[in-house]
Amino acid sequence: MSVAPKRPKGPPLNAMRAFEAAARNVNFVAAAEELNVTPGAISQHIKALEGWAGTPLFRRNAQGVELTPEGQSLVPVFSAAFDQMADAARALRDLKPNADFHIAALPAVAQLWLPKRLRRIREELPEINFSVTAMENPPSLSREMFDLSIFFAVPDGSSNQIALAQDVIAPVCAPTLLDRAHCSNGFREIPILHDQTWNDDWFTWSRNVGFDLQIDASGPQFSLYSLAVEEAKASAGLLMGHLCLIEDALESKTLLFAHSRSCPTGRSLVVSLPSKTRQRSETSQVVALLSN
Amino acid sequence: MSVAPKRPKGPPLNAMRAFEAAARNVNFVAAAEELNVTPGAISQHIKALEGWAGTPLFRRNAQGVELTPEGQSLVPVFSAAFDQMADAARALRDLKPNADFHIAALPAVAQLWLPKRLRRIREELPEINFSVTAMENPPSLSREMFDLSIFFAVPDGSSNQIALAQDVIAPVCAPTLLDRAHCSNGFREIPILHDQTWNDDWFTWSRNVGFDLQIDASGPQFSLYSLAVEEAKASAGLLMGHLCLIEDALESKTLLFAHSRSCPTGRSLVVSLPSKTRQRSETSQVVALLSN
DNA sequence: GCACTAGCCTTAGTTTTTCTACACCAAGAA
DNA sequence: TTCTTGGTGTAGAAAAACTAAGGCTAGTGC
Repeated sequence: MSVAPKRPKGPPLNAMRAFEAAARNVNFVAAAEELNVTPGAISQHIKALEGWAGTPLFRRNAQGVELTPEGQSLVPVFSAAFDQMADAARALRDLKPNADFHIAALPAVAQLWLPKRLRRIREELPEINFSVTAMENPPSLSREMFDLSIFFAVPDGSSNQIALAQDVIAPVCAPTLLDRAHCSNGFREIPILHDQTWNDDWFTWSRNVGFDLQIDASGPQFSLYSLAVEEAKASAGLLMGHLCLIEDALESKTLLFAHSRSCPTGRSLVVSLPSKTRQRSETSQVVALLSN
Repeated sequence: MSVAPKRPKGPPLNAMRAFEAAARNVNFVAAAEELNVTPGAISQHIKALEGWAGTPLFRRNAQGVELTPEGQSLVPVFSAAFDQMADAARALRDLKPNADFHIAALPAVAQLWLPKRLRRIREELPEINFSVTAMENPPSLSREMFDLSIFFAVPDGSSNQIALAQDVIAPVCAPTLLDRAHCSNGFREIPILHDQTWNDDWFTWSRNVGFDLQIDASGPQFSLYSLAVEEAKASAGLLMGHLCLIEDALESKTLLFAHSRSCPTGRSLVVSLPSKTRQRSETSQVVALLSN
């Protein structure tokens, strides 16, 4: 009964957004990353929503969460709603005609590959303002406010992806190290530089090339590939080079091939675009200049 | 240029909601009422959104706001998005099978008309928990979490509305006053009770009946019709009675007709339901018992 | 069998945002 | 003129959201 004095409020929008992301990823940490907050924030949002609904939406296990049937049943309608919201947000942003052109890219790509091309693009299209955001995982271009992303991936053949170059890897090092290796007993005592995000590069290469390399996993670790590249240039050790990212260094002979064999990783440097209807007008020009 | 360190954030969801309501009503006060906040809150949300977009969405005039062309262009996509959100919210709420059945009604209806029927309905359907919210304006049943609303309105003929009774008005007063009027010179010196939300009732009636009543606009004013009814029962003056709301008092002769002529206002007491797909399973039973 | 580690989520407390109350302004109505 | 209506600005209060630190569980090494 009870004549309620207050209007019954709908569920909090931010909690709904958190739930949508968590349900899609089936993982609070991933959702947190996507929304740029800590997992705790997601946890609380979900709890608030569960409290509002009076039903648990996730089952919490030690090794992660899983959706309850109730939670599962909400996924389609929630995803549809936030797709629509993203469209609305995009419409709002596109009111400003010369808003920044937002590019998302892997940190390594943003630092090693993009600057040169961007400089040229800026000369061609000085009226466009670019903004580059580095991140580990490709964002959803339908949901987030990016106009273009550049990541390593296996192209899916859709028309919204353009493969720019195969990802080919080969061991490289500074000239001084190469000399030293020739004089002494090869590369045995030269440290191997590891990049955290591409930890299995050495394994991939050695397997592919058939070279039984006893990988020195204890070598220096770098959280950013560009740091590893700088160290390699400074003769700190052997780097597994992603050729498209170190073109300049190879050309200027700041880095040299330490072995004659290279190997493709199977992935490519891929430019992804939002669906046609959501693309900015400048997109095609930018893409043309990027893939020159 | 600029390698942005932070992910570009989308617009704040709550500000988007505020905008949607404001744009639909073209009125910040109405939007504030709808969202149960003060107009200041709406104003700030809109300002934030305009700041985010970099474009004004409303033109502020002294006597109200109007949408700019940019703002206007957003209305369809925003409305669609929040329709979807409302569906998602409803799906969330409906996970709990025995959630309260929410009824929205005019305060007068909630206090004078509903209690009797609700008592009977509760006897018939004891498993349903009812919650009644009084408000001046009918809520959007697709957007807000109500399952049913009861207001005075001109029925639109849609299948989601059921007209329960015509709204018929006639002057009434307590028996003692009627006696006094008969003894002395009629109703001249008996005060007229006014309800703030139905201020023109007296005008409507006198015009319709052709009775040239010099309306004493200086009579006591009541913000709630039920207060005026109580005062009338206590012999405080003449009340313009909405017959369907004072059935009991008329039957028990606590209030009597002060004039033989009654007049329909053209409106009816109307039950509104959400669209079929959004109705709770209990809805039809409740409606049947309400309209018995 | 017992520590140790690595993921992943939750809790407590703090920071940030959002809301309200109220004063104020401008334009039209009485 | 004064009143009314609708919006804005601000300071303080309330509420929401966030982060940092902690806890739980499963798997791993000894």
